[in-house]
Amino acid sequence: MNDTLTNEPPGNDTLANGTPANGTPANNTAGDCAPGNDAVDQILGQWARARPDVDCSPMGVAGRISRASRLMEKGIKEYFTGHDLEPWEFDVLATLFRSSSDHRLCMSDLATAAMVSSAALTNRVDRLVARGLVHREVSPTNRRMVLITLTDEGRAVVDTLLEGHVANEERMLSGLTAEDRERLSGLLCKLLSSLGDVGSC
Amino acid sequence: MNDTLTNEPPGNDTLANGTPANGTPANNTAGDCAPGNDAVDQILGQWARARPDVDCSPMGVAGRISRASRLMEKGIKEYFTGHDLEPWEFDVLATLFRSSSDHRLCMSDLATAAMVSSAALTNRVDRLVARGLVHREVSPTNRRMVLITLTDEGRAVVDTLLEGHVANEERMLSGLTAEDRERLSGLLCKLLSSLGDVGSC
DNA sequence: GTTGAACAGTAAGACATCGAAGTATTCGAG
DNA sequence: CTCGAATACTTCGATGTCTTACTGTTCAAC
Repeated sequence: MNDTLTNEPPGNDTLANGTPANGTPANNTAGDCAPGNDAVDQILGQWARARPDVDCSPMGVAGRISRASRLMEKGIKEYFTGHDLEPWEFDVLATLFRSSSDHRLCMSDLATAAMVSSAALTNRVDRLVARGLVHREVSPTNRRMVLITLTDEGRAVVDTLLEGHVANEERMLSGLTAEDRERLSGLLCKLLSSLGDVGSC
Repeated sequence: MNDTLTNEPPGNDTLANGTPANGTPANNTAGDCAPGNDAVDQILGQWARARPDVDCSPMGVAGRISRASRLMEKGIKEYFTGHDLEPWEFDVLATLFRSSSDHRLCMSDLATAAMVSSAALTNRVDRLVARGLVHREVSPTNRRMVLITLTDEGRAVVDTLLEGHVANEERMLSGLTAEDRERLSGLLCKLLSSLGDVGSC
C-alpha cells in the first residue's frame, strides 16, 4: 500500500513513493507551502537518504494525490454517515438524479457509472429498494432490462443532501483560493486525460 | 460512492460530485485542457442541467482528485502484480527499507506507517514472513516488542523494484511537464496541510 | 424455428478490515 | 517484593465487499 505516502483505508493498498530533493516537489504555485511541510516530504527525505541515487520525485506527486483523495473521501464519508447514508448510496441515487430527466437508468448503465460489476450493483440496488429509495421494474420495451427509478423519497434524499454535500466539499477545499482550485482542476484534468480517462483533450 | 465522478475500486466508496459551469473548473494553468474534456466535466454538465441553482464546482476538484488517485493506484498495482508482488507488500518492505539504516521497525511503527490496525499488520507480516521477505524477532531489550527486519531477499526485492516503480510513476505522469508536476505538488501540499495532514505549513 | 448475444440475478469464494478479548511483559507504587 | 496499570502483539469473530462463474430470460438475426 501506500508506501507510507498514502493513507490506507479499507480495501486497496497502495502507492509507494518517496522522493529526493531535486524536483522541488513542494514548490507551491499558490505560494505558501514550502518543502518539508507534509508527510510526503518526510518520506521523500527518507528515500533521499536511503537511495540518493534514485530520483523519487514522482512519488511525491503520486503520494500527494493518493493522500488528498483519501482525506477527501474520509470527509465525504463522515458527512453522509452523519445523515444515515453511505457514500455509495448517495452515489447511486445522485447518478439516477442527474442522469436523466425521469431519474431512471437500467442496471448496466448504473453499474458502469458506479464502476462496479453487475453483481455488486444488484446487491446495492437490493439494499436501496429495501430502504425505499429506488424502485426496480422490468422495462416495458425490453424485458431483459431492469429499470431503476428514484422514488419520491429517494429524490428527496438527494434534494436534501446535495447542497450540504457540496458545502462540505467546499469546506474541505477552503484552504485553496478559487484560483488555486482552478489550477488544480486544470492540472488534474491534464493528468487524467493523459492517463486515458475518458475524453480527448 | 464516487458520485460517478470517481472510480470505484474494491473497498471504499466514494465521492459524489458534479458541478455547474461557473467556476470554470477545467481551466488549465498548464494550458491545454479545456472544459468538457474529461469524465468529470460530463458529470458537472449533468448537474448543471439537473440543478442549475447549485454551484457544484467543488465536486469537480474532489472528483478529479479521486479519479486521478484511482488511476494512479491501478497503474501502480499493475506494475507490482507484474512482478509477483502486491502493492501492500512493497509498501511494508519499502517502509522498512527507508525508515532506518538497519531496515528494522517494530510492529507498532509499521502499523502507523501503513495506516492499518495492528491486527491487520500482524496479518501482513505473517504473509511476508511466509514469503521470506522479512524476519520477525522479539526485541532483546523489551520482550513485549516484535522487531521486523528486512531479509536479504526482502532488501533485494526493494532494490530490484524501486527504480522500476519510480519509472512507472514517471511514465504515468509523463503527460505533465516538470513545471506542471511542481505546481500540482504545491497545490496538493497546500490542500493537504489545510486538511490537517501532518505538518505545519 | 434455431442460434447466439445481451442482461440481470444467484451462488460460491476470496479478501481485507475492524474491534474485542487474550496473553505476555514491563514498570512503578507501596 | 508484590500488585496493578500500561504496553505490545496476536487471536478470534463478525462484517462487508468484490469478483467470477453459472443460470435463466429475452431478443434479434438468419
